Amino acid sequence: MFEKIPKPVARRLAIYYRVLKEQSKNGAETISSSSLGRMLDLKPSQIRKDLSYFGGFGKRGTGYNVIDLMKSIEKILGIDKRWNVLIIGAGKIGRALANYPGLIQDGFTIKGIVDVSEKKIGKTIDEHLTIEDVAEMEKIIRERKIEIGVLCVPSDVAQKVLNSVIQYGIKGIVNFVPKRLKAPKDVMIEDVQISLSFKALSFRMVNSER
Amino acid sequence: MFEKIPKPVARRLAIYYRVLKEQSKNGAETISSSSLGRMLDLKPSQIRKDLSYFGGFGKRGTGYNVIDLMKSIEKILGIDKRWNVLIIGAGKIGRALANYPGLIQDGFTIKGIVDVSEKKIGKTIDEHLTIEDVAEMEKIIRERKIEIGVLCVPSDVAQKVLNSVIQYGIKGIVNFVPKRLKAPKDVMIEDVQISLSFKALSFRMVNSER
DNA sequence: TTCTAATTGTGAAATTTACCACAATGAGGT
DNA sequence: ACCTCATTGTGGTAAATTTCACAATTAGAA
Repeated sequence: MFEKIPKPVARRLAIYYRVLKEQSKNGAETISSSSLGRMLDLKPSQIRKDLSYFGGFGKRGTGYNVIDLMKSIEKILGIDKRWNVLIIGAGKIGRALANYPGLIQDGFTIKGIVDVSEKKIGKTIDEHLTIEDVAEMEKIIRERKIEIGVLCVPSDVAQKVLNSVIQYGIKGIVNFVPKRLKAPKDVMIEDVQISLSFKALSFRMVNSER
Repeated sequence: MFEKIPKPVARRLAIYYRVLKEQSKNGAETISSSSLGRMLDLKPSQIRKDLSYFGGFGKRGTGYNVIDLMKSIEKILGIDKRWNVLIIGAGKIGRALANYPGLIQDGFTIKGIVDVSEKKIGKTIDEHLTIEDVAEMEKIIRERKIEIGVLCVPSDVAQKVLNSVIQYGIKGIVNFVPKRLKAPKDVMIEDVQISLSFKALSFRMVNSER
């Protein structure tokens, strides 16, 4: 359907989406690639090229209609529908994500959170989600039609847990475990490794003369 | 000192570091670029090139000494010393980071956490850190020699808070706020935007045939 | 000592990504 | 209807990054 999309493009589209949402709240009707570029420290030409992979959304002389472009990016990113998400592991990160507004507002519905710990099972997070038993995971995934799993378990069991959820039919993983996991290629894994950002920062601070 | 380093290299070094640490715990003495590559799904040549920017750490025919390479990467990344960190904002993310083992183990000492909310100030997180008043922030930063700030405040105040902490002398920021922040170029900002990863995953799931 | 097998370090090629420059287009004014 | 100004969409080029390919080196065996 489309020509090949450079990998960094999807991530930037999500950034554009954020700004467009904000701008539409502020009542802006149109936005130009140069004003977007100024807000995001990106070259206008990059923004135009990114968008042009998916079609011509702009109008010459005027720029882009904020609402229309927002809707178009929603479609491209696949967040025009809602995704059912299960959080696996109710440690600090798992619990923090359990009702993270940024996710809920943008197309992701947290349908549950599971853990192994007897102590945690049954506890309620923010009067809204109750931690369930990992043993119920297959049932939860199948009945609630979970499509995305958020992996927040200890490193040493991560691959095992991943293998299970794949068997139960999950097709996408956001992986917070600091480990490279193996999965069939029809299962998409997106790694989030917070501690890498700290180390990258440290590197830049130490080597800032470069 | 060094030739120009491609931007993705620092992040990969942090990944290599993680594996080396694990391998050294398992008692491995040496490791080759190809075995590292297999573990991380990277081409061995990439690993060798990445390392070669900083010197020749390996021995032909044998590979790399695990401990030595680990120590070398620690130096390169600047985590051979400890960094003093202040968490700004005691919302979900801030509290989750407050004693995140991944950070504490790898060179970052959380020296405090501050918030504006009367309700939160004074509360203790994991019997270990007490949430302090943002009003005390200047004093905290100067007295505890804070070098890195972790920004976990609401979007609308982020730039203002950032401006303050920069005045108080902070030189590095890990920014969890979904917004591009402006700072003088001697202040390093590393963005962590969890919701982008979810959207990138959604994109890949929707466009997986590509 | 000499041979063999393993593995690095690195210039050069290939690939990927970003950027530029400009023709094409649309809106608004005269 | 025509001119002017702003801005897009895009082919081509430049820059950045990855990958290849191979000489150089080391360890160990014969």
